[in-house]
Amino acid sequence: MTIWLRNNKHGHKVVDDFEPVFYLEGDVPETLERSGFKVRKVKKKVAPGTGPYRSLFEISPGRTMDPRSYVSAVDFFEGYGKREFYDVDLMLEHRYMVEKDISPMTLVEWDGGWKKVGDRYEMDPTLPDLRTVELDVVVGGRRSLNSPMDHIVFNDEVIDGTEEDMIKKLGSRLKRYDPDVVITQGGDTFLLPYLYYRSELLDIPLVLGREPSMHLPREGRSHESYGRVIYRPEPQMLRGRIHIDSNASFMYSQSGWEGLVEVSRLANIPLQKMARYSPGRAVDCMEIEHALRDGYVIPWKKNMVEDIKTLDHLLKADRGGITYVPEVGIHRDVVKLDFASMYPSIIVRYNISPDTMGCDCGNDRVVPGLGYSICREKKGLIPRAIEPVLERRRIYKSRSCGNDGYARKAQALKWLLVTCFGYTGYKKARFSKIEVHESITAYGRETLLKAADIAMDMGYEVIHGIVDSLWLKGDIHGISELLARVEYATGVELEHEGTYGWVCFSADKQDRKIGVPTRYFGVLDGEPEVKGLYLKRHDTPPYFKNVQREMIGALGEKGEINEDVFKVVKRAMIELREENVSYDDLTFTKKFSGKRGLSYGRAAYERYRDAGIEVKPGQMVKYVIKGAGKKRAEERVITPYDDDDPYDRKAYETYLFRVAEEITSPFGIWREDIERIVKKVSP
DNA sequence: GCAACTGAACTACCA
DNA sequence: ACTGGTAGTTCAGTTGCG
Repeated sequence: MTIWLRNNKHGHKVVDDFEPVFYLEGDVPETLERSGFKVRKVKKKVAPGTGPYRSLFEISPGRTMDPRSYVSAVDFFEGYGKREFYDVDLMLEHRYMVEKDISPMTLVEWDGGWKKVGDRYEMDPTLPDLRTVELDVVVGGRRSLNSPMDHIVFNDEVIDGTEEDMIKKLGSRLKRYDPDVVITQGGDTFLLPYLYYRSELLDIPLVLGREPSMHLPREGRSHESYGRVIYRPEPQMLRGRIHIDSNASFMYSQSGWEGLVEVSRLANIPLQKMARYSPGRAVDCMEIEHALRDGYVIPWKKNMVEDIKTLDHLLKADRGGITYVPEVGIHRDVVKLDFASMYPSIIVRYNISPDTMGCDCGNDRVVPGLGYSICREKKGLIPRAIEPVLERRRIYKSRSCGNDGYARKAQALKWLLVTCFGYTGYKKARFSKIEVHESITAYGRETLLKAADIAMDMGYEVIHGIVDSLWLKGDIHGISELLARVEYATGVELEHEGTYGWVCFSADKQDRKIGVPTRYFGVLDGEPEVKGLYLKRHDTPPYFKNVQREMIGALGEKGEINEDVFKVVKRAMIELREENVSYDDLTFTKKFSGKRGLSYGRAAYERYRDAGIEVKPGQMVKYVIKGAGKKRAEERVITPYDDDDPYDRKAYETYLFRVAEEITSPFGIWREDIERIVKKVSP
């Protein structure tokens, strides 16, 4: 195992032996006898902690190796599923740190063995004074390996000259400045592979880490989850330095450096890896660590199966949160209330966990409507993993004053908490159990309903509600009492998030009488707030986002429909007709899933391919509509690799009215009305 | 033969 | 490689009509 340490000045490399053991249940396979592994009989309990002790074989390979490689071979040669394996598919670095009781970005001493100095749970840890470089490479022409380099940006310095000079200078800057962290935008997908490629082409050695690493040019991968295709680029990891590609890092882009460090320490995942992991992976590691520390072994793959259920039960149980359908229109002086971390609080309060589910200890609680019994005595694995996260988040939130490091840490923990709930219902998750997920949502529905009941009892009108939020109209002075009553009744803290001067719910496009719960806009505590509109969708062309923004702006502080709102539409219509809008402003950016069907995305994909650009499923494509309804890709769309032919003015005009209607529908003004009104107003 | 309808596929957002 | 709930768009296939 290689570990990089940082003292006050420099980075240091430490290499330590690590011989991870693993376990198997069943007969000892023949190949094991010949491999020289040491085998001994042990008794262990299996995570998540249900069931009795089991007799297992503990296998010590006697060297650093990933047990996965051995176990897959056994499965392959001696038949699948004949034996159960444990502690096989754990991240080696994670296991190492758990066993040695150390964690990333935490003070430690090394003298051939580890001595813990810092406390990873400290709220304000002292971090080493790390040197960071923001690196960018600008290419002449399109972003392709064959395009020559134009210049390099190294923090604030521009490095230019011949390509040879630039690569040499980059190398010497790295040596002199000796950064610990390298931050890029698109380093995984393009910048680093490009730099390596150009340096090899010119035969100039380039080392970006503190020591050279392998960098085979490999393609990223596309995979599918719940019908969504996700593209993951090949990670470009450095040795002795931390490369963060902000484009490829959910955690870094959501919660910044502080958030990333916080999660890395809590979940015991090396920072450079955590930068590329999803919050789900962090949750997985946290739960695994709890189980390991309790002495459990972790099953290889998931082998928990749902009990067979009736259809009637599924209709009752397999449901999510509650949604009230709001009335279309504008509402004034509306109070917005939110439960603070509702699902995680419920998990802790009711001790919901795979190892407490279906308990028959006598002291258990029955889930209303579902009939599952949950243990009250022994605290479950998931509540134990979540509780400290909830507590930390609460503290960070109270210490934060706006957009600071505390806010970013709180934000990171929020993602862990949200994901932790989702993970309990995730089919492929290690400790998922559908009954756990069902119970959490059942208590969640009960919690929101209770809150709405109490509010109505106190004379409030419920305008809208969804999962853990309530929109109310009524006496503002009674709110603090309402909050107290609800918290007393449900055990979950309800917060007053703010008050809308006005808030509009847009109409369903199929049925204009119905409001859409997830599309609204208004002014919350003097600040504009928008949810779910075209303006919030990343696939909407910038031009139309701006149209909506201006329309909402024209409604003003009071939220009154007026001629200015329609002037915005009129101006846009004229600009579109006169082709006065740039291609960038009209560009749709959509995910290309690789699925069949001749959608615009598919057409764009074909144009990219014709231009020699390979788009993999899950990546984004950009296009402008050239001819709606046309079958052939080159007649249908214009991509950044095509000539600037005229766009489809008719299609964009139709789109304009759709976009505008979302803003005017709360006022009872529909597409055909807008078309009529726009004819009359002067621009 | 074509318009109108329908359902599946697809993409995206909200909590 | 987190969930369920939901909207909106496109497209292929079916139905209805003359």
